[in-house]
Parts: sequence; C-alpha cells; structure tokens
Amino acid sequence: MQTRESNAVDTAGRIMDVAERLIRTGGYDAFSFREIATELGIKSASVHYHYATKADLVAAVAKRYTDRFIDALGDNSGDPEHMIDHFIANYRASVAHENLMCLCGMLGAEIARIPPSVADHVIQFFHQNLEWIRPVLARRGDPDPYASAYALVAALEGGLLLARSIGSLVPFDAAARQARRL
Amino acid sequence: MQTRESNAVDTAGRIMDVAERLIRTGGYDAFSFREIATELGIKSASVHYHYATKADLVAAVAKRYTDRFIDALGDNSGDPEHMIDHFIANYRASVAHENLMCLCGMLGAEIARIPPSVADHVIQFFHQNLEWIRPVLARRGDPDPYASAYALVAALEGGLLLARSIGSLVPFDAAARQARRL
DNA sequence: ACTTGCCTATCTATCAGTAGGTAGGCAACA
DNA sequence: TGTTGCCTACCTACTGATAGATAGGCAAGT
Repeated sequence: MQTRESNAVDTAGRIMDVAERLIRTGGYDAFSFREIATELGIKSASVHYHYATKADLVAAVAKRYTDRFIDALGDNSGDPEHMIDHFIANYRASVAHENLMCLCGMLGAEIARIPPSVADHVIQFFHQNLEWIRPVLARRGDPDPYASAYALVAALEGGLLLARSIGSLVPFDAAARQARRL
Repeated sequence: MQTRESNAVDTAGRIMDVAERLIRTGGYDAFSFREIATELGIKSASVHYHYATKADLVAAVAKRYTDRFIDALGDNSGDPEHMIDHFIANYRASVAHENLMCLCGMLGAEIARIPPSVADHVIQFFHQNLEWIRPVLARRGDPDPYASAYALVAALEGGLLLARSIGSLVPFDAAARQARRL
C-alpha cells in the first residue's frame, strides 16, 4: 500500500467541503452519500464512518459554516460604515466567487423539512449575524437597529437568491445598497 | 365502483395543489409522485398520467403560480403608495396564511439544480414581478426604479426566508418597510 | 524484541425502502 | 367505438444505513 498522506481529519473535512457545496447548490435533499463518496474516490460506507447519519453530516456542515462566517466577520467595533460594507461583502462573496447560495439561506428556505438538529444551527446562524450587525447599526444612529438588522439580513439573503436566479450580481448590489441606507 | 365525481381537470388541479404546497415547504427534491398520490388517494401511476415527468409537473405548477400571482397583483396604474403596499401584501400572504415560502423563491434558491424548463418559469416570475413594480416606483419619483425594483423583490423574498427561519413575521415586515422607503 | 490488544479508516456486500417511470388492462362515458 | 382516467403490476436505479472483514498504526506488557 502506498504512503498515505490522508488522515481522518482530512477526509472528514473533505466530506464537509463537498457536502457544503452540494447543499449550497441544491439544498438538503439534492445530494447523497454516494455522490460525495464518488467525488472523493471512496465508498459511501466510509462517509457513514465519519458521519453516522445525513442529519449529523449536515448539522456538522452548518456548524462549521456558521463558525467560519462569524469568524470571518471578526470584530464589529470599527467604523460603522466600514463594518456594514464588510458585512455585505461577506454575503456577496458567496455568489460572486462560486455562484453559491448562503448555506443557511438555502437550509432556511427548507426549514420546515430539515432535521431539527440542522434547523437549530440555521436559526443560530441568523441570530449570530443579527447580533453582530445590530450594535453596528445602533452606533450609526439607527432609530430601530433591531428592525434594520432584520431588514439588512433579509435583503442580503434575498439578494443572493435573486442574483442566482437572474444570473447577475446587479440585484444583490441593488438590494445591499438600498438596505444599508440610513 | 362508486359514483365518480372527479374528472381530469379536478385531479390534475389537485395534483398541482399538493405539489405546490410540498415544493413551497421543502423544494424540488423534497417531494415524490407517491407522496402526492397517497395524499389524493390515487396511485403514482395516475399522477404520471396527468404529468409525464416530474419536470413537467413542476413546470406546470410554476406557470400556474406565476399566472395567479400576476393576476392577483392586477392593474398597477393606481396610487403608487397603495400599489406598493398591495405588492408587499401579496408576498406577505405567502408566509402569513400558510407559513409557506414563495414557490419561485424556493425554486430560485435551487436554480442551479432544477430542470431548465422549470428554471425558465422561475426567471419569468421574477421578470414579471419586476416589470409590474418598476413603473410604479418610477411614477413615485424613484431616481433609479430598476435598482429599487430589484431591491424590493430581493427584500421581500429574503423577508419570507428569514421569517420562516426565525418563526416570526417581524423580519418580513421590517424588510418590507425598509425596502419601500423612498 | 515480541506479542497482545485496541483504534482508525476503509473496504465489500447487502438491506429495506423509495425514487421516477412504464406497460397493459378495465370501466365509464361521449 | 374511441377516448378518458385510473388501476395493477412492475422495472431499474438509487436512497440512507448496517454488518462484517481487513489492513495498518500505536502503545503497553512481558
């Protein structure tokens, strides 16, 4: 047998990589263990070794996605205008770089059909995003930062959805510009 | 055999009714011909009699949904403020009355995975919506009605998505109010 | 040094269930 | 008689999931 450079962490991570891309393309029901396995050159039983059930896998993907997203946002204590642009840019990258939907936007649309363990992570994603942007909007002098945070996140998720549907970034940029107005 | 009151039109329509609800709950891959058939008390082969393929069925559902939606919007030549409220109300009813996503919002998220015949209808839905609201915004004195139409539709679709995820209408109303500002 | 024992990561093979789809029949109706 | 609408019965392909085997690594005990 050849020297093996892979290990459990690598394979488990690669499985999540493929799963994330497939979910962000077609949603929870639009991928299978076999599809992931084939793409990685392993067997579906090996995917089950790392993630016992589909719910487990998607929950792990959702948790990693949320953690990375919040981590990429970083500290929210800088200049509000710059922070808002930074927030928007993180959403924009989703569709701009790989033409993918936000993972939790996709799963959020399917929230009534996905396993509760996955839904919990999706809800957490939105709460953490809202809590990141709300104080920024408040510092900017927004009279109702709660409502404006909801409005901004909704506009960005809808902007991603519309941009992918129409096949152009114009709707996203229009939605983002409108929603960031004071 | 009992007296049969059903006919082709009724069954075909009922099939679309069930399909529409299931798609708006979980998306294209989250329902089956068997699920529809069972709910209607018929067999999956009978569903195939009315709609040869899944793509045919979903395309028919998307077309009917778009036609009904545009029909419900009606004439757009009235008072702009009232027309905008009316436009928003049509989206709001989606989640408010049955806790369902907009059909084309759901399919739009999955646009990269659904059959082209379905995707065409989804794109048509958005174009028709944009063309309905754009002149309204223009009459209202909007300096960039194209961008504002994109922003409004994006906000409403995102509002639906977020409202269903969070389990509250507050995000939708916040997004709608923000996006309708001049 | 060697053996024992457990762990990791993968495999083959298989399961029951469900997917979309098809062929042919049968009864009601125009 | 021909068409409509639904049926039974079936197909192939694929789903998530499981069982059992295997090969290699690591570490403690002798």
